[in-house]
Amino acid sequence: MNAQPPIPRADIERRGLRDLVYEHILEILLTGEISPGERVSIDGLARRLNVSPTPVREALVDLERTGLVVREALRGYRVSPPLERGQLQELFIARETVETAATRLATPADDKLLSALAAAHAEHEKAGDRVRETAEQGDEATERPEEARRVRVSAAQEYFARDRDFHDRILEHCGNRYLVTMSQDLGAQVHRLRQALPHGITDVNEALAEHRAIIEAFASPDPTAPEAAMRHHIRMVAHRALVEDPQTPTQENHEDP
Amino acid sequence: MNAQPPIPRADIERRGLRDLVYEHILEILLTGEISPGERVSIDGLARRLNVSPTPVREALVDLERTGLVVREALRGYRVSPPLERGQLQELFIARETVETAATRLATPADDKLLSALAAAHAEHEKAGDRVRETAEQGDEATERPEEARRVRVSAAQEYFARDRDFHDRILEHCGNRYLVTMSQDLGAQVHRLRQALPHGITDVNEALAEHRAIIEAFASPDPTAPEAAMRHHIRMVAHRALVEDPQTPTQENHEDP
DNA sequence: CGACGTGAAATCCTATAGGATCTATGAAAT
DNA sequence: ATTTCATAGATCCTATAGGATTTCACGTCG
Repeated sequence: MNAQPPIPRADIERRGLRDLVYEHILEILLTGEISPGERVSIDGLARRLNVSPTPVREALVDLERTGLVVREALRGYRVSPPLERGQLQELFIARETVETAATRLATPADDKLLSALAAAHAEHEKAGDRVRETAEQGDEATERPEEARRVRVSAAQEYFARDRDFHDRILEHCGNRYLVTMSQDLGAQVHRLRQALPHGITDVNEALAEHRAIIEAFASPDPTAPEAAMRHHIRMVAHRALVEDPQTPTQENHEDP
Repeated sequence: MNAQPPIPRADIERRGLRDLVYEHILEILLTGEISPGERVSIDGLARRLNVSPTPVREALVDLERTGLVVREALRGYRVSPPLERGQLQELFIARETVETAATRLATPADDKLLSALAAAHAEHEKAGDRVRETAEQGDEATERPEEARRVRVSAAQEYFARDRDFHDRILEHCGNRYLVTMSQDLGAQVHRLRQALPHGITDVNEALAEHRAIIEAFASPDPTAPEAAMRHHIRMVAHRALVEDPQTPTQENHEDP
């Protein structure tokens, strides 16, 4: 019996072409290159990525389940239309349901969760600073408006990613893989919501303060505090998102008097 | 502006081959024809269904997301292994989270929900009667054990379907499509759990009584009663499922002394 | 007797081709 | 001018073929 490593051949980089194509299409969708409602051509993507339609097809089946694209039999895929106001409200209720449950299950927080939250929050604050900087740049003289917009979008994406990381830390420590999956599934919808935001991020201070309150709640001895803090946070996010958009500014093309 | 019908061309029967293949494979998986852990050959299914591998591939990508099959890159698909005890507990917690939230949102119940629940419960009771009958048949002299087993499995499937219908009625009336989707996603996992049950259904009376309590709670003026009744129901189901199986009785073929 | 290497069969994976369906453009008729 | 119809192009959908990888059986060696 030699001391051969007990299958250290971890399944590193053991992915098929389908997964690479999936990530690539996801990138295309998240950058908003294709407008909502527009067609997502299978053959077109295959040509663009220099692959055959088969893996593209598989990736799209997967993406359909995330809600980013919709399929109509024999008519192909389309980028999902923007969320309507009603869907928005339902989405926030669903998030509140899942995340408060996860927060409750993660209570009381162990040291690992506390430190992970602190680290994630620090990154989130840094991203928030950059958002504020780029927003100021946008307000003052814009020599190169295109470049300014690009860097602002980049800062916003970073900010959202760090925001999500913060929530994911709690999910990871709730000990329930099904809640984690549900939260991830909702994540794609949340992204659609953010992509529909016409104006920049205006609630950096509020969001960071609410996250800080969640951390403090986890540190407090009250076992009901974290869940309450999370519920308050998500409700405030919903409130801010719903009051700013009087109605989802989609094309108002359906009027029947 | 004429009064052209607002697209009444209902999309009836507008499915591709992929959907048919999906349903057929689902049927195969739900009947338990392939044992957990066993391989699900793409080419084999294609030959069996007289189709090409491409639609089979798409259907399997879809099924992978439901959790009924698992994929390993370059190694194909397998039927998901049976749920471990830990997964079971997590699954029930997730169900409790989603279904209690849906119940709360469906409160107060309108007349349509009440009548729908009553109808669904009546069907559930009939299915329960059949389960009891077939169970008695199974206990007494079995001339044709094969046929007896088949009819008993059939009764159990009907019972579970009607059970699920009851819960789905509440989901439909909660007004949140994301909670509905989540509940459906969990449904496949629940099925895996039931398939792993070696013994028959032993809690028909308890389950029906708890469902009746939910109906009565919806009829009562107390707005917190339905949610509490649903929570109690799911926790009792979890309790009964977890005490009967000391450990998931999978084939004990892995022993390394 | 067990471990290891080799070969063939099976399987997965990707690419290409052709039939079926949908979309769009343009001409003809009312 | 508007509607209708027909044709052409594009796209989706399915089938088939071949390369790459895995799996399994068999024979060999320690």
